[in-house]
Amino acid sequence: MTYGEKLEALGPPTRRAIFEKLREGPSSVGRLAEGLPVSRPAVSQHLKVLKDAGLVVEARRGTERIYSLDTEGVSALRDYFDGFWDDALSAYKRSLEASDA
Amino acid sequence: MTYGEKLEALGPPTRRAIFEKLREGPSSVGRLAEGLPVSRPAVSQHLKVLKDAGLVVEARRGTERIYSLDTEGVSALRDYFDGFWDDALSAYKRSLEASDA
DNA sequence: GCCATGCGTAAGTATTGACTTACTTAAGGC
DNA sequence: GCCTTAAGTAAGTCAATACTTACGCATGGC
Repeated sequence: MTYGEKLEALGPPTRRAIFEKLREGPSSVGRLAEGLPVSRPAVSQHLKVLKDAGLVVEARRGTERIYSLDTEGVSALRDYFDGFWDDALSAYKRSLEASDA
Repeated sequence: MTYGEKLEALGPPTRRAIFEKLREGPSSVGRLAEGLPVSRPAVSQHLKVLKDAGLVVEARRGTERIYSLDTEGVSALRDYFDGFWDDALSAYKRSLEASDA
């Protein structure tokens, strides 16, 4: 559930493709697999990683499992890069001041 | 230079560690390698990936090469997740309205 | 010119992990 | 109770890649 786990989860292209498909809304596993060049079990495995990383959530509806984006996880990543950006800026300012001196 | 390339670059833990070290400010390759459990050439290889992805920039100073965060690249990732979050929210709203009806 | 320093590059290895097929489990319709 | 549908699990394979050591290349001081 750390951002490290989240970033690692979003590395592989196929897993990122699944993640981005969910951007359009919740979906069942089978429907996700239809639009991808990999088997359904592969999609299941990727979804497990995304779920463990806190990027998607699972809901059961009959025999289907509906996956959706975990908005908290996504916003956590946004915040992570937000803070990064500030830090980088201050570091740059410091290094500029240092080279000026 | 796409966000896909950037996310893929930040997947491996060691590469992410390098990236986060640069958060504290610019650094030479050797100094980066000192604080990491891998060899200096390994750090060089990771830096090349990060540079190709548009996440770090390189500057030469004498025989040293100073690497710094590419603020544009980092803010691009932040924007990426920002947009994602909005889309997810609207998708959720749509699906909620659908299940209400 | 020569040596030292700091890095990138090449080549080879070994581990990781993304994928497959086959099987098991769970839920719903008849 | 049985069949169908949907999805997770297990086991095995193969390719990608994160490392290593050895080497080559540029820059700067003497």
